[in-house]
Amino acid sequence: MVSKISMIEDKLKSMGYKLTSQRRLVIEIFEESPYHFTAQEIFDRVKEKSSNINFSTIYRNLELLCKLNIICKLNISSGISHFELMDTEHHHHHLICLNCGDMEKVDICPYNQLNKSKLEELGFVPTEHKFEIYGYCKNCSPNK
Amino acid sequence: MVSKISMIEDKLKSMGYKLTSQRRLVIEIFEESPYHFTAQEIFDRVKEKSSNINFSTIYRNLELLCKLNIICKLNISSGISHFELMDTEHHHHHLICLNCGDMEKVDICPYNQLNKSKLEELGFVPTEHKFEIYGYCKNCSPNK
DNA sequence: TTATGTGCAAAATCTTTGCACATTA
DNA sequence: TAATGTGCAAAGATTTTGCACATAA
Repeated sequence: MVSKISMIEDKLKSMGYKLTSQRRLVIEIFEESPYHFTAQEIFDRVKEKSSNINFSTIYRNLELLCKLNIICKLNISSGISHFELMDTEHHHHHLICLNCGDMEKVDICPYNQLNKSKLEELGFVPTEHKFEIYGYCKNCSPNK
Repeated sequence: MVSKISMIEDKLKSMGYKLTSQRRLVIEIFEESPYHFTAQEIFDRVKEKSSNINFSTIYRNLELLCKLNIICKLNISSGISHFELMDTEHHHHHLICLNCGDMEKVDICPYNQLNKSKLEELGFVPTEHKFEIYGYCKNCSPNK
């Protein structure tokens, strides 16, 4: 019945979490697209698949997937949380258009070149980072 | 009566905005501390000064100050907006502790060293950026 | 069977808005 | 006085939670 058991589903199972149809639907949406979604967008996409799901189920599953480092939460100016697949192979950040709100992935990252001496000095142990560039995308650029 | 008219207040005046007591209280809080505040924290601090203020007034003023680039909005994982004085002299970013939630300012910035060719390629015109390092602060570090 | 997950409804949080009244310039 | 700002109350939006029922393993 299930043609493709994804690595994510295997991971959940192996950690003792159940594979419900709702949970599978949420995971499918992330797997189908390398993009990021709000809880609302996930809700809508599940509906499109003519399946039903409850908002609390979505939030509870997003929380679980975040906790397991399968997805991560992006916090952008709008105040609405966006979630996207944790992509350990293609580390990236985002360009965010101040006009149209579009968020484009870019595979640039300043972290490795960063001088970490300040962190050591402060006794701060880094585990992750976020880098966002705000501005105007190709379509919204004023000098276009 | 007003002993120190700040540059911010001058700026507002010169742009045709009125200097109300509520607005002055909000600005004072930012001027008194190089730290960041939530709307709630600003509300509490104004109350401490035994002055009254309404939440909508706070939000409306924060919006205005953001628009005028006097303060800026920080978006962190919690989902609550934090605001801090725009500090053009001391550009900085934040270290955010995943345990206690503390946000520490650091004067490191990877932006200038960043190779911008990718942005040009994409036709993206950058205007600002955010860089946050998550991890564990000195007090919460596991290897302490 | 039993631990885990879901749906539902309600609440909690944070933020925004309309409108009448108040205040600054 | 005229434009701008505030308070109030209500609504919006997003997210969380308690509890009974449902389901995967």
